[in-house]
Parts: sequence; structure tokens; C-alpha cells
Amino acid sequence: MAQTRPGPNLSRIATSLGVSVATVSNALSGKGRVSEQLAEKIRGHAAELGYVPSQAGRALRTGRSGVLGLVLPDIANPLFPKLAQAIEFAATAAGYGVLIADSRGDVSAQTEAINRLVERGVEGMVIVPRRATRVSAASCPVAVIDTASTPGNTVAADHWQGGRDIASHLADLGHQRILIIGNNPESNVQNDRAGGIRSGLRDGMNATTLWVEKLERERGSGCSLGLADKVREGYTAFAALSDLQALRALTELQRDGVDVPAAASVTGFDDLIWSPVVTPALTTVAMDMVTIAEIAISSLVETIRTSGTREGKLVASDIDRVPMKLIVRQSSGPSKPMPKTPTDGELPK
Amino acid sequence: MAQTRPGPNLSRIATSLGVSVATVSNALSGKGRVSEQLAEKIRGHAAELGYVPSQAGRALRTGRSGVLGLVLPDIANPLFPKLAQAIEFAATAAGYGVLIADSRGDVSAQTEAINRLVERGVEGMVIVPRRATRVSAASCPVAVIDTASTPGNTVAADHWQGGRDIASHLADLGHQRILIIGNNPESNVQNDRAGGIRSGLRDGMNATTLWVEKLERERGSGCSLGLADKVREGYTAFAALSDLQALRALTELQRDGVDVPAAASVTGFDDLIWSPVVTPALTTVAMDMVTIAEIAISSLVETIRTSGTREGKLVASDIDRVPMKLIVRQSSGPSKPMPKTPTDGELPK
DNA sequence: CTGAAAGCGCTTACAG
DNA sequence: CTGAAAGCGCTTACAG
Repeated sequence: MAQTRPGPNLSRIATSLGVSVATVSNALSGKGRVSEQLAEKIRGHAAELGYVPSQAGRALRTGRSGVLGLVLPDIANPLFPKLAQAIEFAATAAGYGVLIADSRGDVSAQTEAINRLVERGVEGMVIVPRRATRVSAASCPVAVIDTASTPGNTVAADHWQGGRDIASHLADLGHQRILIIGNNPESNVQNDRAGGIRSGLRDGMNATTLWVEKLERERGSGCSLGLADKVREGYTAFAALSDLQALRALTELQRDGVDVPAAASVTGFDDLIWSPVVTPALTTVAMDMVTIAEIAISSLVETIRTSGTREGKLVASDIDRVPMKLIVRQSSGPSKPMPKTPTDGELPK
Repeated sequence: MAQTRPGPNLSRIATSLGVSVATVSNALSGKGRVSEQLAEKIRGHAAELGYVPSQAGRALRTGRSGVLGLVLPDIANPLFPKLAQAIEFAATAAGYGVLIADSRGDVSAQTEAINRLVERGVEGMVIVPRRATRVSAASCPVAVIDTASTPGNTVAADHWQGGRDIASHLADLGHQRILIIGNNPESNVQNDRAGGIRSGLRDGMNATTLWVEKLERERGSGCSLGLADKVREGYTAFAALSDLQALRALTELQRDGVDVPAAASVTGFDDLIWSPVVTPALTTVAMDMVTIAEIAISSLVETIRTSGTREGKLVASDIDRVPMKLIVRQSSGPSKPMPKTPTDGELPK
């Protein structure tokens, strides 16, 4: 005996209306030619019965599950909320559901997560790879977000340009000596951001980079970054490569009595949730998650439509670089020059 | 003509091995009695062909999709990463996939999100309701996380006890005047936490509550909370009802030259990602997301197993209260007494 | 121990 | 415009 769902199905609607299931199906999907009168009657009756089409039946028949996968790395990554939200929104708009898989742990955990999704029949997946991971080709279309390491199927924020925007901003405020604060020198993202900052420095400016992970290996985790000393050495701007580092810098400076932003500016990246909440609020550069998600999902959907599922096809012809947006929340600096665009502190391009 | 998937199916394996699909199915699932020898051969061949069972076929036949839904509220809620991770982990362990749905927007958006999940055939769902929302019964088993408003199917952290732990901690440090900093007085969670703090005060201690949202309506968003004034009035402890408020309090105090924790202590709730990173690190109270997720998923799975899907059955016999855990990171206070448990600053119960 | 057959709910050519 | 029928891939009694 086969298992049955409690809800009504096409057959029940058909029987109770004295028509065929084909006609009910056509009426509900609007595809076949059904007289408007009958279609209306069928739709009404279906709604009355609380008919919910069976995804399983539809998927089996059409070969399309209507579901995409989202593979995420890093325990409790603070970017996760915005990203997942944007992906879910874009996928829903395209008529897809989103199955999540957490690839915490090592690369093998990532592979397992990918396999679980394939087993659940996803038609494609968005992968945010673990640091320095090459995504092993899954047996379905894949879009990769945020790492430049696998050219040809990647959409990423333009971290380099974001770095340049930070540099311009700090230059306009009159800063000369900049301390770049990063976490891990192996991270492509962080290197892009740092490179962007350096490339955007103007004459007379210079920057040094402090890698927190390295410092913590030497001095122990949670150690002081010695930023107050840096202020005494003449640094006036602290450009962190993520808001989390920026927050650490800001609180350490404040704890040690440095007036931010009057005596030193602190900037970050990513516009995480606390950036506007702290005092003073953080100047930062935000990824356009909505656009990134739209590109990832639309190229995935495109690939699915044209080549079918389970082909391991990679998506997008080249790396898509989505511009980052500077959000100025601290606009004073050591020399407090008149802003060139006096109205809102926005930078001229 | 019906759509086909590219991958091999049971029939292909059966044909190429000269056996029946039933036998292949039995061998792969280990259910029917198949000779170990043949079973081994079938498994080997299946692996060789890269056979991935069709969820659609299985779901249609068994009436079970193997998927649960997770409905989340609030744009970019910082608790989301930990929660989603814990839910995904518990669901995976129970053999389920997790489909996410974001109920951002109003209550109707939440209803829509729930409906989308039902349409995708989830067997049950975990809902984190929007503030002050009653979950309208979906047509499948539901477990609710973190609101006390719908008794009978809820698992929640013991916010009240968490509040008491904060109060004990502050009492032990010798604080007398405590400012509770909350966001929204309508929130059940925040009220539980605040109530817990008040109930844990000892003789000679007193507390006042500051609601940030209300203050911002009067003075504009991002306004100063005037905490330095509070210090002058004699407040020495600032007990925020979430780490986000704690962070705001900490940075404002430090900006205004108040030495934390020497002159004032700041505590939060939730152990969000930045809590250990700021200087000084935040003392906070953490939800046990792993346990909460396990309870939610296991009661969901139990309900599904015993009563089948699509019955709108509610889960768990009463509100499950999962203990919160105090994490002490600031252990000095105005009078810096000797801790009663000298080794680790943990509180005696 | 193994196989033939039914049927889950749906969609889609095709016939009428 | 409407219906009869096939078949997507699987699992499960049942027969041999």
C-alpha cells in the first residue's frame, strides 16, 4: 500500500467536479486550453478544498525540484544574515526554494555538505567557499560567491575598489599615516582590500599593515594591538579590513583614552549590524549583497534553463565584480578640511 | 514525453546487472532480504555509476519529503548565524534538509513564508516568530523558538534565569545602582530578561530601566544615551538586554571618558560574535542554541513520526526552558571584592 | 532469496 | 475545449 498525504490532490478535485485530472491540471497551471468558465470553477473548488500541489509529484514528472542549495562556511559568519537573506529573496523571486548547508569544519565537510544538497535534488547551488578552497565540481550548476580563486564562475564584491574608496576618504580627511588592520594574510578578500587601500594612497601618505592573527600567535589571543602606541608614532587613521577588526580597534583606542574620531579615524568593511550603533559610528564600505545575490541566482537559473540539471556546469563567463559602497559615518580627521562636497560628506569621484 | 534526469536510476542499475529494480532497491536500502553477495555487487555497481537516489521518486512514494522549514524574522538578526547553524546541524543529524524562509516585513509576510514552505512539502517547521506574533497554525507540525506567547509548542532560553545570573554577578562585584538598557518594552524576551535581573537584586541594590527606542523617538535615532551622566548620578553597572545595546553602551561610556570596567561594568545578553573581541570584552549570558535546536528538531521529528505530516499539530507539551550560561569577561567592579569562588569567577548557585 | 506489479501525484503529448 | 493514458523513480506488500 502506498503512503498518502492528508491533503486533497488533483484526482480528488477532478472526481468531485466530474472532470479529468488533466483538465484540472491545465486549469490550475493555465497552460492547456480550458474554457475560462470551467477554469474558474476548478480554481474556486481547489481553493475551497485548500489544495496544495505536491512538489514531489511535480518534481518527479518534470525532473525539476524547484530548489537551490546555499553552502556557507565559517562558524557564525556575521555576513551570513545579509547574504542568506539576499539569496533567499532572489531565489524566491525566481520561484526557487533554498536549502541551506553549513560547511563548518574542513574542506571535507564542505564536500559532504555539497553532496547532501545534491542528494536532496537541488537544481543548482550557491557556494561561499571556505578560505582558500577550490570548489570541487558538484554534479549540478554552481555559482561561487566572494573568492577570486576559481575564475570563471564567481561573483564577488569589488574589494579592491572598496579599498580605494577608503583610501580616498582618508586622504580627503587629511590623514597621512595609515595603519591597515587585517586578520589573516592568506585571505584573498583581505589582500584585495589592503591592496586597494595602498593603491589609493596619495602623495605623502603611507600605510603599514598589522595582521592580528599573527600578533595573537605571538602574544596570545585577545592581546592588545598596541594601537595607542601607534597613535604616538604618528598614525592617525586605522583602516581595518573588516568591521569586526574595526570594532576591536575602536574599543581599544577608546579604552586607552584616544579620542575617536578627533585624534584618530577608524574605518571598516562590510557594514555589519553594529557599525552604525557604536559611538562613534564606523565609516565602512558595504557589499551590495542584493546585487551579488541577484547575479548569482540569475546566472544559476539561466544555466539550469539552458543546460539542464546535473551537468556540473559552471556559471558566468568571468568574475563579476560588484561595486562596494562607501558609507561615511565619521567625517572628521586630524586636519578637518572643508569637505569638497559640503552638503553630505560624500566623496567626489 | 516525460522529462528525465541525467543520472542513473534504479532501473538502469537493475538492467545492467540483470536483476530487478526491487532487488536493487532492497539491496541499497538494506531492507528486504537480499543475499549479502548480491547486495555487495549491487552497492558496488551503484557507487561506480555514481547513483544518487531521486528524492522526488522517494518522496512521492513514501509521502515524506525529508525536508523541514526554518522561518526567521527580523532583517539580518545577529542571532541568525548561530541559530541557523544549530538547526541545520540537528536536522542533518536527524536525516532532514532545511529550507529557509525569511519573514521580513509584517505578519502577512510571515504567513506567506510559511505557505511557501508548505507548498514545498516540508514535513514540519521551526518558526522564530516576529515580535508579538501568534503563529497561525500551519498545515504541518510546528515548533516555535523563543517567544512565550504561544504556550504549548515553544522552546525558549530561560531569559529570566539569565537575568538573575546577571544580577548575581553584578551583586558579587559589589554594584548597587544598576541601569538596565533595553530596546523595546513590548518584547517578551527583553521583559523576561529585565524581570530576571530585578528579581535577582539583593538588599541595597536598585535598578532603573532605560528603553532606547523610546529615547530615540524623543531625541532622534543614534542619539546619546547620556550614560556618562548616569555614572555621575551613581550608577556603576549597565546591564543591557542584548549585546548590541551593550556595545552601544560600552562605546558611549568609553568615548565619554568613563573607564570600563574600573568605573563602570557593562554586561549584555546573547554572546554575539563581537562580545569577546571588544576591549574590554563583554560579560554576557549565552543561549544554548545547540540544545534549543535539538529540542525543537527532536520534538518536530517525534510529532512527524507519530502523527504524520499536514496535521497542523503543535509540538512539545509545554514551554521548554533551556538554561542560559553566564560568561564572565569583566570581573572587576567598584569594590572589587574577593570572588566567592576564587578560581574562575563562576558564580555559586 | 528474488521478481512482477501496483501506485504515490503530477504533466504532457495526443486523440477526440 | 476536454479526456484517456503514459510515465517520471521509487518502495512495498505479495507471490514465487
